[in-house]
Amino acid sequence: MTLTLHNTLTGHKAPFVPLDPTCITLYVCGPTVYNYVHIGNARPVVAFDVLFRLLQRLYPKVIYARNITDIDDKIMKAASDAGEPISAITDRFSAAFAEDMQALHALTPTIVPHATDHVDDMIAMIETLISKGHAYEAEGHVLFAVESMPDYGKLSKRSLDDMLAGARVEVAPYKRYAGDFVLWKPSSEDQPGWDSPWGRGRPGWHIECSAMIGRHLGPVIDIHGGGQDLIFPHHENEIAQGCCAHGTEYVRYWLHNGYINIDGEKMSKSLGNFRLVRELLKRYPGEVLRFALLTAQYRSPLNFSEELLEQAASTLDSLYYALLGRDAAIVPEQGYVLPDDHPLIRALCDDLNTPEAISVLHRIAGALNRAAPEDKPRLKAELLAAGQMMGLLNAEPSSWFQRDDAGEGALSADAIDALIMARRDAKKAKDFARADAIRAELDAAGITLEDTREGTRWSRK
RNA sequence: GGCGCGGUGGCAGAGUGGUUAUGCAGCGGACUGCAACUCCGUAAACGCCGGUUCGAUUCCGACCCGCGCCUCCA
Repeated sequence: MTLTLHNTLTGHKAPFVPLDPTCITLYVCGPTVYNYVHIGNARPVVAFDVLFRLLQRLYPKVIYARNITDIDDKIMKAASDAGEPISAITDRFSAAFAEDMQALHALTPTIVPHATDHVDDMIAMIETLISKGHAYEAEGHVLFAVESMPDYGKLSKRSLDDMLAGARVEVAPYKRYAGDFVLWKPSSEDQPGWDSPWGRGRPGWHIECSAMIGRHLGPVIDIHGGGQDLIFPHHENEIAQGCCAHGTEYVRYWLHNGYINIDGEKMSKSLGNFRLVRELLKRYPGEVLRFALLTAQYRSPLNFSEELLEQAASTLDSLYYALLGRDAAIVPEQGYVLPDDHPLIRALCDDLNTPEAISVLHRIAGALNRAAPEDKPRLKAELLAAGQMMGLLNAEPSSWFQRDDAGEGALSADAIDALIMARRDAKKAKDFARADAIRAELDAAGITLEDTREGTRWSRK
């Protein structure tokens, strides 16, 4: 099965041809850890987690790196506001990020490099850039000279003139050219800093990714992903650094996910209209959030709303119902593996067409619901395997419906079981009025009952 | 101003030069003591105007509307 990916560099979809088919390299920009992450930050994590799973299915080895940016002026401000060292802030929020992403069923990347562990690599890369004439020192800063790179702007498809025409920032006086960007900047005594050939200072925004990619994945990698807002300047500048330092290509396929919108507007920290993953997790299982993120293809904008989450929840319920079975529990066939040309793999191979993949899940679930008993084990195994490719259907079906997320004042499982026994006795005695009263009582408490041949099942609404 | 993306049924969201996904919600039916789940059936869409074509939601052009980026941002 050929994987096809939309490459921002070329602007169209093309078959994925790896540098080395025995080992795929994937890098995704991770968070700057000074706050809890919002659902918009989670989108690339989930989208590229699906890509990671798919690549692992298609190739023998995949090295996936997702960084933690733990030095940055925003972190410094947060630390200063809280009266704590930056490490207290970055430790807390990188741990929170890991927890949140685990709750979304994102696999842990092969490597999670931290910027502050790679300052030496960054300094070495900056020295290389200076020695090759692509960077210069000025007033304690080191700047990348964009004019030294003929095809600068090829990712964002902008010429230098266009960029400067629309510039809305003041140009620092020490820049030779207005478009030059910072590789290294000086730190004052009270600011975090590292010794360098240019004095005590700290790295600029873009150099960490280039340095960590060089260190862990090599000078040229297969795939680099991130949000669309990183195309310029972040990824454009990464290309400049990587290509000029190594004298090679830097990234072969650039993938960018679309934004999450709230009421038609981009969700962002600066607009203040964000929804924290941590808050959403108090109200919805992580799998519901994950499913909601996968309902749109990753490059499309995704409008985020309560309705979207409710739809995701009820759709997952129906898939889990299929796994649960109507009567006898279904034991999935052991050792089932999705074939290479399975519709789900075909859908994901088409630039991660997750909506199409979800429709495949529905087709399998429908077949499972209709199937004769002897066919059910294979179909259940197929549905589970298909779900796993997308990081979905991770829960045991019965626990999915009986999950204890109802909060304070909710009925305990024991209390529910006692009422179900009472109702069973009433039904045996043909006292349907009493049976219905118990159903109504449980319904008011948010519990739905279902009578099956195997007995009564309950689930929380 | 420059560059780019998009407008699909009540909602979400794929896709296609003709037979027009999928899900949620709706409607009818089967099943059920009643329900729920499930199954069967059903209705409903391609921003506007031209062009190409036997045929356009799909290709081309103009227009309208919305959104994004242009050194904080997933």
